[in-house]
Amino acid sequence: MEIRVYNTLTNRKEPLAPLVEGKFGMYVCGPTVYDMSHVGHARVYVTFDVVARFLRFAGRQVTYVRNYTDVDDKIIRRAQETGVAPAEVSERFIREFIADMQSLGVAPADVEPKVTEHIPEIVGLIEKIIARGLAYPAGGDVYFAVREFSGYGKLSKRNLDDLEAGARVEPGDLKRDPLDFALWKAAKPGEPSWDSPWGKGRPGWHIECSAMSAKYLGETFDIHAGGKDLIFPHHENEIAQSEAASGKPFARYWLHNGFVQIDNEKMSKSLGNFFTIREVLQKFEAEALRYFLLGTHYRNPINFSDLALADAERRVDYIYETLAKVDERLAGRQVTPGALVEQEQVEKVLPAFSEAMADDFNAAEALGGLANAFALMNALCEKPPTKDKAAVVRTLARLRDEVRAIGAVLGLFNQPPGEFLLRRREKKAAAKGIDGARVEQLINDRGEARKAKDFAAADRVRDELKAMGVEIMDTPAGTTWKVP
RNA sequence: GGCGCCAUCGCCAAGUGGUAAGGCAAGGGUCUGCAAAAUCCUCAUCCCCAGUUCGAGUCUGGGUGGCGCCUCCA
Repeated sequence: MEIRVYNTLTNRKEPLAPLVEGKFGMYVCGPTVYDMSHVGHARVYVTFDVVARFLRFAGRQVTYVRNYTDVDDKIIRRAQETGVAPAEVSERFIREFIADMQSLGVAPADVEPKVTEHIPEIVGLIEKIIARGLAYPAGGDVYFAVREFSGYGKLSKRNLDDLEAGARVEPGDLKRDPLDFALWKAAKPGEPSWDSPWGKGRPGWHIECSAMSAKYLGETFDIHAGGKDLIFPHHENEIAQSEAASGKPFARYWLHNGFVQIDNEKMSKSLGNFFTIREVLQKFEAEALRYFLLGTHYRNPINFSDLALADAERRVDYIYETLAKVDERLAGRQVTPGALVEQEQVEKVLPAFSEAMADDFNAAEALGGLANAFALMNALCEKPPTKDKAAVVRTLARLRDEVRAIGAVLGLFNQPPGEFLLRRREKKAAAKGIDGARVEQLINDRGEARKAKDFAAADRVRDELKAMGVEIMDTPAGTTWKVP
């Protein structure tokens, strides 16, 4: 299967061909751990989690590296504000990040390196760049000489003179040129620092990714990804540093996800219009957030709203309700080989999924294509179009297995459906102060009334339940209830 | 000012130049004692103008509107 990706470097979709056949090195810029992660972060890590999963599903080997930037201005500032050590700040938010990722079903990367554990590599890399004449020490800092690097701007499609106009020069800066940026920053009193040939100091913002990606993936590797806002300057600078040091091409495919927006504006710290993952998960199922994020192609902006989340949550409920029904239907049944109901349609489910995903990881299209499969499962459970029970069972089993396999790639629908639904109901019931035992009692009463054909009484009970916020469903197996 | 992105049904949203997926909402049917759930059916010619083409939502040019990066930002 040919996989095509949109490469920011070339501004077009191209076949994804790794350096080494069948093996991918992939680096995603991880969080700077100075605060709780918000929905924008969730999008990045969910997106590229799915990318890694799909590549593996498609038979490729993937080495996935996702770093923690655990030394940085913002961490230091936060530490000073809160009166704790910077390392304490970063450790705490790494823990919080891990918890959020777990909630969202984001699998850990293969390597999750920290900047503070790679200072020697960083220093070594800077020395290499200096030796090649593309960086210079100045008063304990080291700067990258942007104008000495001929490819600068190739990722963000900028030219140096345009950049010059907007370049920031701070008082006390020792840059030779306003475009230059720091590879190493001399330590100020009270800041975390490490020994280096230029005195005590710490790494600049971009160098860590150059150093750590080279260490774990090599000087040239396949995929480098992150949010669109990292294209400039972060990724542009990484390219400059890495290629200056090695003389070789850096990452070959650059993937960038679009922003999460609120009211059509970028969700960001500086605008203050963000929701942390934690906040969202208090209101909605984690899987609903994940479903929502995957429902729009990763490169497009996605507008965050309660309405959209509620939609996604309803859809996730529907899917688990369907799967639960199927599980119930298949319980204790033997699956025999033979023809399927709607064979053609059923056989298309998996290929359609793969095709959608192989086209620049179009999870939104993939999800759309699944609608059919769920509708068919429901139909087969309730009103099968055939009397051939063995074929129905066979088809249901097949669809369920494929949906599960697809779910494993998307990181969705993999909880035991029964447990998921029960947990959902308990949560919602608790929120509304509904007493489960009381509900069961009323359902029993209503059952009696129905048995006695006293439908007026039965309907009164249902109205009572409805007033409590409980919806009941009569099924062949008995009456069930839920909190809508 | 420079660079880039986006504009598809009431809402969300996919769409390799070949005749508009899917979800929600809405309307109608089936099922049901009545419901709910489920299922089936119905429901758009793609911001505007011009062009290229046998053929354009999809390419080109020009508008209009929105967003982003150029400073920390996923």
